[in-house]
Amino acid sequence: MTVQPVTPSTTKEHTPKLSSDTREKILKAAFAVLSRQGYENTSIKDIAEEAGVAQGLVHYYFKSKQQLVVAVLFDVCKKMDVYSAEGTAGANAAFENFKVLLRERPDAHTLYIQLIGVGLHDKEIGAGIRENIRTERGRVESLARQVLAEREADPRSARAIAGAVWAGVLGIMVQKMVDPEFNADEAVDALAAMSLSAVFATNSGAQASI
Amino acid sequence: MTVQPVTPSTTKEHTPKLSSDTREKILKAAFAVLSRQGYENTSIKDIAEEAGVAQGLVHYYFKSKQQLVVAVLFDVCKKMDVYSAEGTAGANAAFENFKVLLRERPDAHTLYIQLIGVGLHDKEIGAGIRENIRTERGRVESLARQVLAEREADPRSARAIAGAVWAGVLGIMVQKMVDPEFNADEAVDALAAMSLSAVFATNSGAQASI
DNA sequence: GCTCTGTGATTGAATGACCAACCAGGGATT
DNA sequence: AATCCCTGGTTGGTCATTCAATCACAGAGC
Repeated sequence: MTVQPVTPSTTKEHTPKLSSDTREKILKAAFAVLSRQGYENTSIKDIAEEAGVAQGLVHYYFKSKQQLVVAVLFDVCKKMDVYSAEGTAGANAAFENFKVLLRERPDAHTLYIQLIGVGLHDKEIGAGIRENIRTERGRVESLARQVLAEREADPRSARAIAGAVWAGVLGIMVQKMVDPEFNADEAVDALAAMSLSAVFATNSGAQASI
Repeated sequence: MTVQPVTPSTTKEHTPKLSSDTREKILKAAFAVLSRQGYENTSIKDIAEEAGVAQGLVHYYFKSKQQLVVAVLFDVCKKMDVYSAEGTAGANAAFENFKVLLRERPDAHTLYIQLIGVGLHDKEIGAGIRENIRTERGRVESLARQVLAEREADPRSARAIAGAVWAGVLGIMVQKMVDPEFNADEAVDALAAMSLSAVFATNSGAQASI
């Protein structure tokens, strides 16, 4: 997953010239504390302690708590990249990568879901999340388009399919994080099968319901 | 959607015998404020003001903020019921109802998604959300089983399909709330088409990927 | 080599605001 | 008079943010 900085030019994060590994240290600490304790239970003090620096320093590198969280979000998204190849093979590979990610990065997913909720009422975080979700759906759409092309099917349904498939990914993430007993692997397999059979069957749009 | 009270017997919410419309008034106010401002920007004082009662009264009816929120969640879930019929017709009807809900109850969905995030680090709220998600997935599974039976397909894949379909519902909800421009209707239609074609095509489990 | 001086990095305390929960009591109804 | 409903202020604490004051260090002038 990837997200662009919301406003790369206007949002000056007081980037200091030298010794920017302190900034990195604070970012890592923020990620750790946020994913462990949750957004509303995390104070700047907690993050500073985890990073082993003074409280004031956090605000020296990040103008506000929100900007710090947005920077963390930007980091988290990078940890969740899933795409490695193109076409049908790429789609299947992405599903497999997603299964691995679900097992190995629950911390990133926990924080991600958390920030989706927070972003609904926080402008800055919301903008980051929205941008990320659009980007991700776009990638799925691109893959879907390739798969449809391979099968010589109508490419117009790619956008709708991408919406549904990316929704499935998000929803599996949610269910897995909320409920440890949820069988995510079988759900991902089902989603893969569903999406690929739909891509196969559809050649006149996706209004098959009712 | 429905959820059971977490611990119906132990969790005494100081339920007063009479004049319980005040309780209802507080619940409604809490829902309004929570969905408008978000969980971490909502104080008991805000809720009391919205309800037109004194701060102390909120704690008279609800032992803690968490218990109030759980009660609101319980209410929200009732507002999101989607199932009206059985079998394939019931599945299609549920998808249609969901589309209507997406249009008409964004407040409930906003709060629901918000609480999913909060529930990841709050025991009480998390238990409510988990219970709800399991119940919902169970209903989808029941529908899937009926559809599979109608088509004389292997019913063993019902659970996996339900996981993926319910994931799609959750994910569409998320995308719609995060991004007002998201075309939820076409995504729901695609999800419906995908799930029904998968149900049709599958008769030996759901390991079609790779 | 040594001091002086400027600058960015860092500290920890102070500020002002807010909040959940508690409590002491007032008024009504039975 | 006892129980229930309700009030509004208090308490003890936390929070994000600000700020004055150090620190490390590097280059300039001597």
